[in-house]
Amino acid sequence: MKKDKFKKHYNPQTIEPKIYKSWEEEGYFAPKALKKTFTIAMPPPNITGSLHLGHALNATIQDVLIRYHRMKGHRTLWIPGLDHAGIATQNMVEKELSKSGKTRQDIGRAELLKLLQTWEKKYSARIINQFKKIGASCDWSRIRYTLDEGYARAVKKAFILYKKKGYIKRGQRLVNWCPRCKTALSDIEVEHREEKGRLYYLKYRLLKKKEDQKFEYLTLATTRPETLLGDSAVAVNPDDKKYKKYIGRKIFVPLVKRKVRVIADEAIDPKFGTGILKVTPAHDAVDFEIGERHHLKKIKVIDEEAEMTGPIPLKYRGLDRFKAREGVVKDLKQEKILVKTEGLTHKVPYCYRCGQMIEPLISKQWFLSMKKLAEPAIKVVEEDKIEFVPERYKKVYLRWMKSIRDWCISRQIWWGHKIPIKGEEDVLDTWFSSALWPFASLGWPKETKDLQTFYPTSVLTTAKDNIFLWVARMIFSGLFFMDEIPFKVVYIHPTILNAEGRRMSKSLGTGVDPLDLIKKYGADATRFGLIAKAGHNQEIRYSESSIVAGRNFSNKMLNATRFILMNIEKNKIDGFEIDNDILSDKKLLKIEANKKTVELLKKTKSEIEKHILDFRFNLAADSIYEFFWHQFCDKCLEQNKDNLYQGSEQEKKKVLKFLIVVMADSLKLAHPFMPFVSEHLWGELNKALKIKANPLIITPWPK
RNA sequence: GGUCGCUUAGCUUAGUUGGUUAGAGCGUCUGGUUUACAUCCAGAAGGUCGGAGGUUCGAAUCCUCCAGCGACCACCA
Repeated sequence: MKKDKFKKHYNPQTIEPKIYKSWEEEGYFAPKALKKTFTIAMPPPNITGSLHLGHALNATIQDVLIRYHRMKGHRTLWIPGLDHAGIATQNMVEKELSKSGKTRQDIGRAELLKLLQTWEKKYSARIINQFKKIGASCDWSRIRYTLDEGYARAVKKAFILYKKKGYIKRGQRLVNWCPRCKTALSDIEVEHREEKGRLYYLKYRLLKKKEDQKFEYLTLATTRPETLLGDSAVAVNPDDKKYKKYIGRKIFVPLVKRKVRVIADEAIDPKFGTGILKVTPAHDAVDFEIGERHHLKKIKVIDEEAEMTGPIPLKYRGLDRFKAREGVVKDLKQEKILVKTEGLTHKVPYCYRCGQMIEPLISKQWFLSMKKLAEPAIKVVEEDKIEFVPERYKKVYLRWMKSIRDWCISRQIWWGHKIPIKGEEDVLDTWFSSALWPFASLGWPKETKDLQTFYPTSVLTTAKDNIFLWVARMIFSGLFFMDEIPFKVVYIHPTILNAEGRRMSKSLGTGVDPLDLIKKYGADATRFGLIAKAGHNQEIRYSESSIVAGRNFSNKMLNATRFILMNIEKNKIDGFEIDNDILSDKKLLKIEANKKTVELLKKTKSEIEKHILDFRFNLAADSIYEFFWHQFCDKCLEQNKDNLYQGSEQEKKKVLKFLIVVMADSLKLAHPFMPFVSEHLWGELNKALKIKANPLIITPWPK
């Protein structure tokens, strides 16, 4: 053997790209077999940037499933895709734009869309390249984008069908408004952060009754004193004895000198603050509901820019909401209305995309009525027609689905699907289009052959962040439009944290680029290192040593093959068809190590299959690692060396054939996890035996 | 306020229905290798399985309580 041709260290950098190219060119990623289908619609990554380790893990998981089923002879399809990711992408482009001091309003819609399309091209290409580098065997001929032409048809159709059946309604309701993105958001797009705030105790004066001698006051507490400018009632709990006598009385809202009523509502917690609530229906969700119950005026005092507006003293008008608070507090102090303040910890809503504080306000938006749509989506999960893995997420899903509220689906941004109503300028929530993914990616609303063949899909694997935003919505959408579940299993993979146990963050510089790892250790090593940690756990602490172990394992496989190849050269056994009959040869099995190896090989095969089907990839990876390294290499190869060196010609050949067969099966078992090195070594092995064999990717899984 | 998860060797962790000396990788230590691999081999040290009770012939595993960490949900004004 020529040393320069087959070095003792595996070199993924040169081998991996060649192998990927050959797989792709030969069309092995497209579904071929006729037996039972296995389908995964890849969670389409946002085109906001490049893929991170979480994506790499998810891609590996899917690829393991896909490669396993392909080798099992199933008609296997993995549809790749990309998501235009509405607000997220627009924000990235706006951020770029802001470097030249401009806003989207400065350049206008058409110009911003141009920038977005440039962005889209750049990052789509980058993401696709990353998937290829990691070895993803998805069918690129079927790639879909949530903003492509066919997809736009699907979104339009979906909107119209919902509307026709009365599920979509337009209305003035209280929504979560992001003053930076200048759009409404759905409830789950709001992030609540715990913060230290201040509770202001304010003394409101009651209108005097004729018989009264003195003025009477009610003291209430608020964290947002500036909103009192929009107060239209003061509320107490109907059972609160302290305040019962005030119900129905009129009271002055300070600074605006507005006369409002003291009302009684169950929503008031007598134990919070003083047990009295100032009601601002236009700027608070609870207050809005109280307002609806008591037919209160909704007085808008904060506008879409988060500046003060409406029927308020001139001095506040146009002030930013935080500045307005300062002003209001100062004036309240002066008028001796502010009794006291105290600190408190509470949760403040922020935009999940840009981090700006949300301003609840009333706005005309489109809503999808959820109650009825949720019913079948609850049923299919309760009846285990859709299974969550790990099972604990079933409860998480059901709890949310059972308390679901209407979904605000319109957005006042420019990047996305336009609402298909004449004269309507708004776009749809990006998740409205993602919700259609499992069937729209297969061609819906057209009745395509793919749709007939591959829907419902088999497995959806995603991060737990997406359970409500995406998974839940795919389930009710699939049931509504297809009258069929979108997938049978939802696997929620663990979240990758950094070594300190914190979330990896690009902005904090704690992210790891999978491409760097692939460059340094190879795709197989990266895949193995990641997946060896993924089971039913909820998080993974990332450590490079796991990837190093993967690298060493690749190398181990290479060297074991190298050893076998050297002996094939020495003992001419050209044309030996790899045949598992040798595993039951009685004479060979007299050697303890061989007997054990055959036993463990059988056990390993069944364990790996079981673990893959149970989504315990860590255990599957352990199994192949343990068997191959510590049984086959450390025991079996070592103990057969004597026979290979000293045995008779016939004995040598027999032993060698035995080793070849175990090696070949090991490569097959390793292939879903480490596709490149296994494919490469499979090729070398067959070449040395002068056998024309199919590539490993389409070789049947060992029996 | 509620729900869920985690806590096992110096570090990262496996341990799926309770059952022989609790496994592994990294690190450490000792020894080895002229012909597959030092990205290696043989071996060693290192764990009262977060704490306290309980169930059981038997508990890392089941139950109760407690502590620390983390995630999520909720109309904490």
